[in-house]
Amino acid sequence: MPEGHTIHRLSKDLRTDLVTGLVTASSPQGRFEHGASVINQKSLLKSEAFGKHLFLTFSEETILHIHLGLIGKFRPQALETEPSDTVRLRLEGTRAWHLTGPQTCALIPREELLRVTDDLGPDPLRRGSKWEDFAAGLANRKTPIAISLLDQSVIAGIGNVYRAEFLFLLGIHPERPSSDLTQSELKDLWAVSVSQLRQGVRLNRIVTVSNADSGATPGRLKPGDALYVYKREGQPCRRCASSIKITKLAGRSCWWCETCQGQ
DNA sequence: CGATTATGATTAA
DNA sequence: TAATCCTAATCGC
Repeated sequence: MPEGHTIHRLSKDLRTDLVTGLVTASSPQGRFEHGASVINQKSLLKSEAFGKHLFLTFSEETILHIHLGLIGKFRPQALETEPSDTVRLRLEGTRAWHLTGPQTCALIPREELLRVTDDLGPDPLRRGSKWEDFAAGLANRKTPIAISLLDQSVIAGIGNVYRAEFLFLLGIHPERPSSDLTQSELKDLWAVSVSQLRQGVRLNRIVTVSNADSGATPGRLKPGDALYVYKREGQPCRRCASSIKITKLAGRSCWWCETCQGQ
């Protein structure tokens, strides 16, 4: 689930549910017992997302830093739902939230938050982010563009689904050297990131296909029809019907169409 | 019921 | 590049 849109959506939803009063915190699993006791019955002052990082501020020196990693989940639950013993952290406001399998769940001071965010590239979902910073991060990089897009110091919040889909949408071959992209392509890549991630937050889901290509009646999108290439190897391209390819880049799979995205 | 896999990232080798 | 961390859904037997 977790690319940047998921975290920004979480940030909003947690704000709605938890900023209203004191937060009740516990660690049913026990691995975050101390941290939970520190924030228990405190007010949440701020909830913010930077790329795939979530920060819940209780005080200058008490900020909950959460990163879901590959398998982490942070899900809303009815107040009466009994947490399983894998729930690292349970937060309770107007609803309960159960955090499982996070890569990071720690209390940090503001100083550490700044260290984390300083290492991130521009986040398409944050105001003030500039496409020029994204372009600057790619200059002189011979690394394949598909690898650069997963580098959080180049652009923050893109994951394996979005990178494959964006390159398809713009007809860019995944292995094009980053610095070979034209200014116009970089601008488009940034623009697509902004619009797609915003839509991802709105839908709480990644949907990149346009109605014209979905083969579905408008508004009635079947679960398997939301993406162009991700995890569709061997299936026909929704635009040209060629067989979708899969390539391993730096250990991660990347799907693409060799007709729509050059050879 | 065990193996596999996953929208991530760091560390070791 | 490989191993590692963390959880849960899915798949094959």
